[in-house]
This record gives sequence, structure tokens and C-alpha cells, in this order.
Amino acid sequence: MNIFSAFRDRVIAAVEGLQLETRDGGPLETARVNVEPPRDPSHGDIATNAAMVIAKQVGENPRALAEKIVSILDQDADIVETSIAGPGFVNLRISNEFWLNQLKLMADESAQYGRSNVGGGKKVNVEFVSANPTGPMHVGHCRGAVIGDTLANLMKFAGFDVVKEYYINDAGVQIDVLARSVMLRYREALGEAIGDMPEGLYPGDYLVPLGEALAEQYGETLKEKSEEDALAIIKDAAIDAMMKLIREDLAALNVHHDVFFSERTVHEDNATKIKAALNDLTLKGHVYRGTLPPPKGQLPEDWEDREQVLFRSTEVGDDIDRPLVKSDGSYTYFAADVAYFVDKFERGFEEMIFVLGADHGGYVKRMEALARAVSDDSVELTVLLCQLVKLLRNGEPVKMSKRAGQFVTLRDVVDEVGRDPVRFMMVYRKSSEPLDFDFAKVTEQSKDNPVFYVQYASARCYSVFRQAQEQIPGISADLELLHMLDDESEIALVRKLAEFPRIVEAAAMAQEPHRIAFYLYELANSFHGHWNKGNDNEHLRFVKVNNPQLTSARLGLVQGVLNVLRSGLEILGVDAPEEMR
RNA sequence: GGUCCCGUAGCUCAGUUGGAUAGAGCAUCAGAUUCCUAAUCUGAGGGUCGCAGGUUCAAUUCCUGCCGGGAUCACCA
Repeated sequence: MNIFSAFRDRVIAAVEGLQLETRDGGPLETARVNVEPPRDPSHGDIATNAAMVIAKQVGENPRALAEKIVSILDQDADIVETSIAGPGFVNLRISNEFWLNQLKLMADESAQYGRSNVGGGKKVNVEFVSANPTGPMHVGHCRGAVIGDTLANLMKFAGFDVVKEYYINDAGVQIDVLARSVMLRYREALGEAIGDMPEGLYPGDYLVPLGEALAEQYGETLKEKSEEDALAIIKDAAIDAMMKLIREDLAALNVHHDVFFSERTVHEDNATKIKAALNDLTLKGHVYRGTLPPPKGQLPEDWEDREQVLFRSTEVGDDIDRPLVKSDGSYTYFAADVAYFVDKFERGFEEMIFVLGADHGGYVKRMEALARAVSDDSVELTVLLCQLVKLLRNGEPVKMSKRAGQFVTLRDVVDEVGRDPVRFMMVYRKSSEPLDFDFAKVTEQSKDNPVFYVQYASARCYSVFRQAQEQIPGISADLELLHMLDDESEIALVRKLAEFPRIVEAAAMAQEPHRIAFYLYELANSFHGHWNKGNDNEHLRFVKVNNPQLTSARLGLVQGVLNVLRSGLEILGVDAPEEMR
């Protein structure tokens, strides 16, 4: 339960109980009423702007209206103190009993606490990674993979019906290049000297094992076939092998897609699916034959003014109409995209989310245009552009040379620093913000490393349970004794925990998974802070050998902290360790 | 040149969809730590929220225009 929306209901009920008359006689507009934790804790536990929002509608002074609202809220047993501040804020202080009841839920509901139904079962497709199957994933795919996976987890947790999807770009020239590269590796495996990989082919060593496998399976027989037939066989094998590599890379990052959609399937059977999709678009009047205006600025040397089949995307918000058929009669990449989008639409998704790198910003408008045209504006299309990651080693940028086939793979990074630090750091930043990723910093075992700091909080919770067992054998958390928690520092920790459902809902609605990571950091901070108070004040320590009941109550608090940490970390796909090693 | 993203403390970044005195971490400075709950702790200083207008009770947040940084502008996929 999100207690802030619960109290929002109470505030609105209080306002409605006043039987106010609006100046224009219409209904009271309460949509802009906010109930939230105040920035400054001294203002209370909960603050609302209700009086300020309503005042104008009913022609009253905000503070005077606040007085009236407060007079009703004062009767609420869970509210122990009310005050009016500033231009008309109403501040509420909530009883300890209420907070401890919340704690009981957190400790009791375990993995359920914080789940929400704000998503209302809305069908959402999150497409992310979609790396070309021409080699292992490189580090540039990392952020999008983590953000997409985390966003999908988050939205599921908040009550959306989410499908994680990967679009396999297994059609087109880059796959032909792949097949030709593998062909060379195959001949190499049969003992031919191939020398350096010719310019334009994929030089990476990762194709060598595939060449060897093909040599073993087919012997010399592929060389005896026509080049066309041989390449067709190799192409299938290559795509399978590359996707296997990619799936392994994804698994290493704890990323798991529900659906892998192959671009080839829309080209199959003489491109039936593309034809059907384009036909659909044509019937809706979005397709025509015409010429494109030449690009502004400098004219490309090979520019030819030519009539072609175009998607009239400018009518649905795009900057320029988009070609659907190439001069050789084959379909453009975008035409396949149309078919793919239609497929998603027919699968009933109400919202399509695309997690893309910032370098794909130019696609956003045509995708939006496509969504409008295909669905008659009935589906929502959201593009999350993630800014690039700058890899650093000891503060120095890591050099990568794509030409020489030397790039840092995703696996390199995961193997070196571990998947938890990678995942956490990739979402510990707003996705629209560039990100520095320093190998040394993310593996550092200190308070300065947020991954460690949050995971250590989890380990510390487990450690408390272990210590309690050692000192008071047989002890466990007792949620019936939570009323024994009465220290302000303990209640403050509960208040922090109670923010979790609200953070989940807000992060899911805003599609900003980084908020979960930041919240977990704050929670860890509160927890460690409370722990540290036990240094000076022995009374505040969790385990009190001479007071098993109080210890049981405090174990309940630790359980609450641990449950929220676990839920949050699970959204991030990060482990909540029982100990740090 | 068009489009998109960004501009907040010395640095790296949050900022609860428009709220109160703009917050963390690092760095800096000043203290603490024979106590084992120290893979440290407490506190302090530090700001024209890029600039200028506009919208309103209220703008870091929304709109417009500039300035600065980045990405992208193919019949490629």
C-alpha cells in the first residue's frame, strides 16, 4: 500500500466533507492535490498542498481553508499533530502506531510489499538490446540492456503486463557480410591460408570456432556447392551461433527476454508480412509514389532525384517521408519495421517502449509516426534514449578501435567487475544523462561505492540475524512486539521504508528505473546511520542479550529493511547478499 | 543548417511530474575513535539552478528566444 495515496484519499475526503461551493458552480477539481513527504522532516511526516489548490476554485484564502481542512483531519486517529505553514501547506504528523502497523506489513508481506497495481494490467512491450547478430555484445549494449530489463521488472512490479522483447536484425547486408566472413573462417579451418580478413568483413576471432564447427560438420562439401547455396547454409548457422553467443552474454548480465522476434520472418514467403503491412498502410492512405526533397545543407554526391514508394510520415509528425522500397525492388529496413510494428500491434500491446542508444535519436520521429499511422493513434509509443557510457580505467578513457576489431565486449566487463556492480551502476544515473563507468571505482569495497554500500546493508541485515542467533539461540522476529520500538531513529527508518511503494509507483509511471537505485542508496544510508548510532548508544543496538523481547521486535525492523532491500534489488536484477566477501 | 538530449556546489550527480530555507557523494576544512556494531564516525564551509523574457498564489521544474556541450541527420541495417 502506498500510504501517501491512502492519506491523499483522506485529505480529499476531508475537503469534500466541507461541502464547498465552487465559484463557477462546477465540480471541485482535486486532481492537483498532492500528498507527499515534506523535504524537511521538521515539517512533519506528510504534507499536502490541498488548501492552495482548492482555495482559488472556491474563492477562499488558502490558510483559512487549511484551517478548515485541519479541523476535520484532527479527528483522524492516525494523525497526532497538524499544522499550517507557509502559503497554506497542511503538515501532518502520523502516530507511531500507524508506522509500526506499516512495518508489520513490510516484514510480513515479504516480497509483496511495494507491489502496486497502478499499471492496471496494461499490456506493454519493452524492446531492448536488439543488437545485430554479427558478434558478441560489446560494452555499448550494456546500458540499454540493463535499463530495459530493469524498467520491465519495475513495471511488472507496479502492475503492468510486460513482455520483454528482442528484435533480431537477421536480414540485410550485415548478415551477408557475416556469412562471407564465416565462409573464410570455414576455408581457413580446412587448411587454406586466408591471410588477413579483407576490408569490410568481420575480423574478430569469435568466428574461428564457428568455421571449425562447419568444417567438421560439412567437410569439403560446402566448397563444392555454388557460392549462393553455401552462403545460405552458412548464414543460418552463423545467425544461430551469434544468437547463442548473445544469449549467453545476456544471461551473464542477468537479462532475460520473453520474446526473440526475427526480422527474417517478415521477409519469408516472398515477404508476405511486409506486403500485408504495407497494404494496410496504403489503404489508410499513408503510402504514395513520389520524390523526396534533397537533403538540406550539402548535397550528397550520389544524390539522385528519383520517384519511389514512400510512407507519408510527415502527415503524422515526421520531418521527412520515408522510403519503403529500394531501387533494386527489395524492401528497406523501415518497411520491415512497419511489418514488425503491425505484428506487435496485432498482439494487443497498448504501449510500445523502445530502449535505444542516443545515437538512434533520429529514429524516434519515424517510429512515432509509424505508431500513429498503424494504430490510428491508439497505442502509446515511448522511446527511451540512453546516453553513452564512457569507460574509464584509473580515470583514463579506455581506447577502443573498432577497425582493428578491438573492442571491449560486454563479457569482458562482466567478467572483470561482476554483474551486480555493472547492473547497479548502469541504472545509478538518469538514462538521459551520460555515464562514466570506472573499472576501479565499481569494484571498490568501501562506502564510496554505492553498489557495495547497498549490498552491504543487505549483508548487515543477515549478519544481525546471525548474531542474534548466536547470542540468544532460538530467537526470531516477533511482529506482535513491534510496539516496543519507540526510538525516533527506529521510527525514522520505518518512515523511509514506507516510501518504497510510492517510489515504485512514481518510477514506473515516469519510466525512470534509476529512482529505485537512488532510493535503495538512501535506504541503506538510513539503515547504516541507525546502526552507527548503536556505536555511541548501546541501547540502540539490535541485539540485546538481556532483553529478548526487544530484540525480537528489532529483528522485525531488520526484517522490514531486508525485505524492501531485496525487493528493490530484485527489480534491479542485483543480488542481495547474505555476506560480503 | 534541421532535429533530439544535456547545462544545478570545485568534481560526479539527485531533485518526489509546479511547492516551503535547492539536496547527496567525492574533494576541502575541523573534530572523534584503548568502547569492536570501524571494509570508519560526527560536524562545517561551499549555489545568480547557463542567460533573458513569459505563464501564476508559487518556476530548478512548463513555454519562447539566445549561449555553451554532446548525439544524429543514408535507398545502411
